Amino acid sequence: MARTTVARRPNAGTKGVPRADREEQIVLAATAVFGSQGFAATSVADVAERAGISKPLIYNYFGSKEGLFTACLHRAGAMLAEEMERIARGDAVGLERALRTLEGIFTLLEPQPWIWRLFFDPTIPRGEERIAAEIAHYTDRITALADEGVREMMRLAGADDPLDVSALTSAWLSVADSLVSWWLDHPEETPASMTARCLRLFHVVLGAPLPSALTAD
Amino acid sequence: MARTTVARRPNAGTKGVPRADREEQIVLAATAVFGSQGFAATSVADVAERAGISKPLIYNYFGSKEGLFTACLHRAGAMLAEEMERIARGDAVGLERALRTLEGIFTLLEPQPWIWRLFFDPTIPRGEERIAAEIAHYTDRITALADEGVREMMRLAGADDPLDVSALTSAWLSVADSLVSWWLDHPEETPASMTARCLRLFHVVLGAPLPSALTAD
DNA sequence: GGGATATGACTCGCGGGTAAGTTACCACCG
DNA sequence: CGGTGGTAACTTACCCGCGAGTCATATCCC
Repeated sequence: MARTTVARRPNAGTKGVPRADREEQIVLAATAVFGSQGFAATSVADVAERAGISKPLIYNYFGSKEGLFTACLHRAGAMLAEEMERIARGDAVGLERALRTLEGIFTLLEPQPWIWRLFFDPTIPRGEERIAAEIAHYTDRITALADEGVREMMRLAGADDPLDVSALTSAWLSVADSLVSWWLDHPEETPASMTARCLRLFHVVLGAPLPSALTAD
Repeated sequence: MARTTVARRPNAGTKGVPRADREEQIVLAATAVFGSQGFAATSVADVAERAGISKPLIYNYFGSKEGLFTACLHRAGAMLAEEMERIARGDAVGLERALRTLEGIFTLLEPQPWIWRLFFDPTIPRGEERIAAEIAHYTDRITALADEGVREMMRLAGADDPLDVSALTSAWLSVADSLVSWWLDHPEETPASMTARCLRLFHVVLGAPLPSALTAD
């Protein structure tokens, strides 16, 4: 009867999963929950349950809810920025570049479409310096690419008002966002069919035939 | 010294503000806070403080946080839907109608630009039936108008795929959203200057001169 | 007095965060 | 080869503050 002071903990103990693997698994689960519900509406216990582990393990590895979110931002931002920079380094310009960028985004986001949402979450508490810095870093990189494309397009059209460029860049990023959202509501679409649909929509909106380069894959 | 059982409550009692006035004042404050911080990140005490009254009065008038939010949705949705339906009843079509709609939105949102956000808040807990119904009602009305305009435009361009219409409607609404957001970051802009900017941007994106009717006010 | 307007001071659950302990594995010693 | 200590991987059970929601009361005016 001396054992009464020692609680039984049948599920405790290591399961042999290396820290790096477990961290990735947790970040994946957290990204999904944060991305679909928003930061404030997500509890760490939710993430733990979805990841199939317990809450303290998350705190052991990430320190805090903010630390976990920052890790999600880091992963998602790096993926997005690198893909878009890779496309920007290609030789596509103007609308072809826009379409190629959308294609890249769709392909990248197919397995986990919520990624995008992390960077536009209004429920992140202000004054969280680490989070704000991480978001700024990646949105700056992505916005710089979009801005460059928009500025080139406007220059060709004879317009160069900096505020106009800024507003149109914002609108363009939002279009990309909305198309991803629309895709979320139509899960039967593939990256290829989404890209084809965007090609048709460009055609309609621009009211003129597109360069033939766009129709070839 | 028998008064020790009776707490002093110097600020209690009526201030002579009729319920209807007070309710409107509270809804205004709540809309601002909900719209800028999101539902989950907003506390009822925040709203009370901003409205200059106490928390129990909110519960007395609106019953719950969800009831308060529903009242905000009701007010904002009615304003937006009625304004857009008023414009739709006019004789503008195609791009002119689009620009007139944006103009109406900008004018309507100038005093309280957060209104728009209430309808795209991912932090609203699922399973809140009253909120979901209220949002669905107004977004359906607004989406129906946008869908009608987009369908007409696509028909003229020889396209009529229903899913294409759906996706383009989503993109168009998102463009309106992003322009409002951009405006939030550039508070020196007026509704008129925003409308003029949109006209220029339409011109650039469409790559062709606009109908002269658009340039006249 | 009584109804409408109003509030200070509570309760209570939820969620961020922690303390302390448990189990598995491995390196090393004999 | 068996013990043995160290460490990494994990959990249960808890603390505690914050915020939703309530109660009892206070003030005003007719």
